[in-house]
Amino acid sequence: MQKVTIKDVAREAGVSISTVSNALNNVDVLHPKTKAHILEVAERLHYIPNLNGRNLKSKSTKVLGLFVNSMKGPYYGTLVDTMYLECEKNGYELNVFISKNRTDMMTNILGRRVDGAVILNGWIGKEEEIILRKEKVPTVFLDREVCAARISSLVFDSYRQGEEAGRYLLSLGHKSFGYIQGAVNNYDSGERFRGYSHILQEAGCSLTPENIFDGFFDRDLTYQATMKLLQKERKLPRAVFAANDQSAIGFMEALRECNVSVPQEVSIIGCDNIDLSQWFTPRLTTIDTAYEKQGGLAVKQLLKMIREEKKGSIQKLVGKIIERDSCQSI
Amino acid sequence: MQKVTIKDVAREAGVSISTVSNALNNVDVLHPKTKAHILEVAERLHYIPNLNGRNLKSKSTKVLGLFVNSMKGPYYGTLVDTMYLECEKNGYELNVFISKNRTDMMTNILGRRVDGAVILNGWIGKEEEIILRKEKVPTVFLDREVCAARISSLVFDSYRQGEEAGRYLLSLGHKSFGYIQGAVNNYDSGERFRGYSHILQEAGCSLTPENIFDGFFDRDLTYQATMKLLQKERKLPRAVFAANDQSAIGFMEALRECNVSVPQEVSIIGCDNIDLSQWFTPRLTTIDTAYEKQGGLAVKQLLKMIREEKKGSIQKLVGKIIERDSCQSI
DNA sequence: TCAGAAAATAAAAACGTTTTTATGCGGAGA
DNA sequence: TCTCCGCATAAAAACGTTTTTATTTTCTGA
Repeated sequence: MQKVTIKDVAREAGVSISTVSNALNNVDVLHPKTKAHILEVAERLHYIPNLNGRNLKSKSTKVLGLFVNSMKGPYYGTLVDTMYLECEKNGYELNVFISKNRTDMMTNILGRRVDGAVILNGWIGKEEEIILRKEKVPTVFLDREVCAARISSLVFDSYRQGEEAGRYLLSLGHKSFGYIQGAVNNYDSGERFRGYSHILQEAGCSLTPENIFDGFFDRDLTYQATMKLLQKERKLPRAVFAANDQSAIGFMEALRECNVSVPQEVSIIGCDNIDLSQWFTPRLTTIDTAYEKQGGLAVKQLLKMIREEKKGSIQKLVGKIIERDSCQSI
Repeated sequence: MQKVTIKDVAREAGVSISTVSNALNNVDVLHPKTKAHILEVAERLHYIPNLNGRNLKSKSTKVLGLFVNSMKGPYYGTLVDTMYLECEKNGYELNVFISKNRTDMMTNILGRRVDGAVILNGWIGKEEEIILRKEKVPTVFLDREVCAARISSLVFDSYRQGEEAGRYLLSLGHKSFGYIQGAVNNYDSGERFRGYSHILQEAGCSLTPENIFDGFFDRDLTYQATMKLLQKERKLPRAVFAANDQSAIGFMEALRECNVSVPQEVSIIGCDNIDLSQWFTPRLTTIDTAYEKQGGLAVKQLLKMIREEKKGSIQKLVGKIIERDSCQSI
């Protein structure tokens, strides 16, 4: 598996290694003729530089990394695509690294020597955060609020989304409420819950623990959990806020299966405004989180920290309610 | 940005660099006490190896690469996720590289020194294929049929899918046909077309050039193109096969907008069976391509070529028709 | 024609690892 | 007591680049 290296090019072209390197990297110190010749030889030999060698020596890799633990769901494709667009505009590459455990992820973040990292689903805890800070890797978190030197966050204003959902349901005259939460300990799910219950409380309504359901952000899991629930003949709340659209839809599927009609018997509002939400029947009322803006903004913020250095920031994306057919006034 | 290197660990632990390396890589030649001590020091210093350095020296990187030019659409998330699962099972990592042009992509495929490559949307031409072959990088193509040493393909049997679609529409008694093609020169779109028109021809029906529409695999683009078409008051064929579901849905949206009813006036069958297809109204009749199997199979094949070496193969995934509400007999 | 400067190229060091080869040391056998 | 072996560790080479420093060549002007 002997690949052609810069040495081979040098030998073939009859020049030194450093001359080849200069020719390849457009350092304009070479005689144009020499440069052209080298380029021709490199082309002819199908020379492709070993990026490991290159990155080992030079400090900037011109690569931005997205670090996630999964790509499941309709959300990631958009994120990656919008990130890529912004990277391309600025002469950076985008690599996506998937790791299910923290050690692997840290090894990738730090070991790959990317110029900057966007961390989404990272299982990164306090301890890793400290390392990141110490190693000075510019980082944008998409799943938590942190602000430090070279560390920023770009999150949904989930608290506010929760409030909006609550206000909306209240405005329809509802009195009994439920919440379908996302993955345990998930930042967004928690914030949405806090905002939601805060508004309800303010209005003198409450959200009892037995009306908080587990959805794990997943359609199937929500469906199953809801089915189980309905078999117990539990009385459902009249208005439900789901931590994301996937859950809302799984919930509705289960209700339909059990002949509970939406929105007549139960109103449901989701969050994200995914593609499917407008096609499902009934069309899902939801909160548009503007998630298709997130990728581009994250990269912009990262580049800012890379170039102009230093200070991080916390940006929040505000969403807005999209009224469709899954909610009804009482 | 001075990171902690193996040298630092060595100094701190009072041993040589090679000893540290051995400790870290579980080469059982060290005194257990020494090893434990080194591990403790490495942990304490938050040592994380520079993967560029490592990969430069050792020939296997234990990384598989997925190379695409975009992640847009509902398809990629599933692909990545299923690939990842299979990688994990086998102790490999999965990195995703996105590049919009062939040179960049080749640089990544060859320059990153991945142990194997899955190429999906790669703009890889004949010339690059030759380089790949020469450089002996185990490769699985998802978008074309190639078979050579260390090069395999895992494609949808798009020709057969086209045939199936044609047969199905014929069985409903249709006589006039249309096709919405995907991206230009796309392998799958072309094959579907070939199979489709072959069956139609066999039945004595034809597919006239003006009934071949451009959809680019994209919902919006298909929608726009169809709207433009309808404004010209063109007579539409009664039965249409779309190269993918996205296109079929864009097509239906345009028809709805113009009060052409599906399936009464126009029957449409898609391809892929994406999530949305069962929620759109009317529910889309389509071909289930079993695409959620592709990722796992691709990785399996790659590992086979990496381990047992040599011969490639061409595997085809057969699909099956999912009858729903967008087609009607005449 | 030749010194000296400028231009072009070459040599060498460095990046952080792994791997191969070398060294030091304690103990077994004579 | 000395040799030899095996164990534990250290030193050195190598991977393929870029970058810094050194050398050679060419040009200028008196």
